[in-house]
Amino acid sequence: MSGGAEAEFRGRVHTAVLAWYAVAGRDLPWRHPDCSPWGVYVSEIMAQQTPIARILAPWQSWMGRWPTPADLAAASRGDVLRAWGRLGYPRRAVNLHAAAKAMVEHHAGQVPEDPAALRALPGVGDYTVAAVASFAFGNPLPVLDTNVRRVLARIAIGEAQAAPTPTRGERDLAAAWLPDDCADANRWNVASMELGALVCTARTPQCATCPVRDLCRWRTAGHPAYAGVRKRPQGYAGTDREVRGRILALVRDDDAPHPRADFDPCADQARVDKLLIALIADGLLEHSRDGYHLPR
DNA sequence: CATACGTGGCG
DNA sequence: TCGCCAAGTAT
Repeated sequence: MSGGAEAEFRGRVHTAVLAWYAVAGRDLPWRHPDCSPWGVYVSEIMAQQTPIARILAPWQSWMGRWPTPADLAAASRGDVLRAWGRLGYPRRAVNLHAAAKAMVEHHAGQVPEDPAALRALPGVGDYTVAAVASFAFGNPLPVLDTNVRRVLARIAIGEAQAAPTPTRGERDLAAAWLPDDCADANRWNVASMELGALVCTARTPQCATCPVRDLCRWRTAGHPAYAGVRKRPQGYAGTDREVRGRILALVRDDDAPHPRADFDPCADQARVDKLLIALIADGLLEHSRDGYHLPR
């Protein structure tokens, strides 16, 4: 009863966004009806913290080389890391490899459909569970990525952006905003993400062409500036992350073991020593008598 | 709960 | 130039 008006509002937004997506949604390969759950899974791991444009080519070659979990499971970690290339956060590649092995070992070589089984795979958090469940299996769990969080913050709450990290309130909101119809709910998941990626963007939102420009509470409130806590910028220059990246770039370039001296230009000696140890512990590097190299 | 974790592009 | 941002996860 009290939610009647709100349900009406949601319905109008759903209708507009779903219609927009039908004509404006991108033709991404993992959205094709014949794409396997494994293809969806790989796309979701690659897309974590990474612009979609950057993963298109790597996804294609990855799926050509390792079309099933068993194919990837049979590869060496070094080959997997080399194929990951410069996508960033290479532990995602290590986790993807380990997840493929787990699928072979425990799930008959398939991407598991059960959300709890998905969540148990390395590198799979709340977002990826919902994304794979919804996009690969048609099980409409509420997908709450950075796009949906921003879209809901603006349209439903009237704020310019979401909190630094997902809150309980946002999870409840996302669940409440899922359409009742199963097929619509799955479409809403991808369509609201797409709206955030193409129109309701963080930097310069395209409100003039937005399908819900007359409904959005942020816009109708006059685009008020964000008043909440901002997330601290990450920084990169001079961090361990940068030095790790330089070290990995060296060992990724060729198969030959690298003597310790090769890493001298990366940072001061103590720091390089510390990071080499950390990289080995992370499974991203190996050390043999001949030198340092990607895991074999 | 705050922080570490790669990389590149855009305003 | 440089800060911000990009389909997050693990600790």
